[in-house]
Amino acid sequence: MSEDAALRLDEQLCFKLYAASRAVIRGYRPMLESLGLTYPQYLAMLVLWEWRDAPPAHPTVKALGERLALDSGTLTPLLKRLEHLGLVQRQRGRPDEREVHLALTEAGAALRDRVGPLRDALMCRAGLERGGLGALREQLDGLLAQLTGSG
Amino acid sequence: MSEDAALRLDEQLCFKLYAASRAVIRGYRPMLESLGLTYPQYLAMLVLWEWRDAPPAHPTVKALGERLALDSGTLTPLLKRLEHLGLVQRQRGRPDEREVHLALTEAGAALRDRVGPLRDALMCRAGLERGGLGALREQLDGLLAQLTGSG
DNA sequence: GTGAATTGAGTTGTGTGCAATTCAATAGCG
DNA sequence: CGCTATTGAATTGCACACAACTCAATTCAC
Repeated sequence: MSEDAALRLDEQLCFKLYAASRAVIRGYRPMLESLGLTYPQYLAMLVLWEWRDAPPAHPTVKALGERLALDSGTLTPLLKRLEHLGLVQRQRGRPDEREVHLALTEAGAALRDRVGPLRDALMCRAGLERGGLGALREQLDGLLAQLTGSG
Repeated sequence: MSEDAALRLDEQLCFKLYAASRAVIRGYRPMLESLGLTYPQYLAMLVLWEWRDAPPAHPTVKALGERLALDSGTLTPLLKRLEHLGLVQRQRGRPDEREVHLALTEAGAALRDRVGPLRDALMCRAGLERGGLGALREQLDGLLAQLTGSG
């Protein structure tokens, strides 16, 4: 492949990823608006809902940050907004007071039941519910492993 | 698939896309820092470099926005930064003074020569240069078509 | 035990994304 | 021609991302 061709935008996997990611987020927006959440807030809630069933030893900001690959600079204000919405409780850890432990409120736990139907509608609209999407997931897994492992 | 499983974060294609996209951008960062560009600025430059060879009828903010799926709210300040860096010229269109036409400066055009080697290094590090990534690209194409077509 | 290094959140500053709005310029229509 | 609708940028406001930094709490080395 020539140098010029290699630099063409359409050839750039990076741009496709970036564009596809933003397109998916745009697709989620109407559904999330009806829940009063932004997309990163929704991802944080997904993790907290998972943790309701199998909580880690320390459900802290750090643990959430590792799960989402986001740092405290992003998560602290985001979690304060979720707290302000009455969905999440933040509490200083004991005995380690550096940690902030996260827990769902009743409203936060209840919100999960409203997500399923909306998500199905979106997946259906995006044509994602069946077929070759498993392969895409696996390739993204591989890409992530490459980038976080060797990068 | 059960409802709970469907909501598991790992199953969410949306999260994988989001995480992979950010990981790729993180990977590009050191290379782009040496060029003095952010990632969206780099994408804009890619388009302008392409247009140097085959410019559209109107290389305007609108045309760039359609190429990158970004609106003027994002592009106007971004392009002002590129102008301030001396890489891009912005000029009100004639005869239509609503349009803003974009052109590379000499420095902006010259910057392209510094990208190739750096990009190769990154692609290599990410294991992206050959092999099964074409399939990933195609699947992202399909996903984008689904989301922008029917969404 | 005590001082140095580390760790977990939080803060600050810059640069996106994107909805909503504004505004001037142009196009469309009778 | 005059009037309205549309269009292209720009602006505003909010919420991320993320680097760099601060600070208090804890851990480690000796």
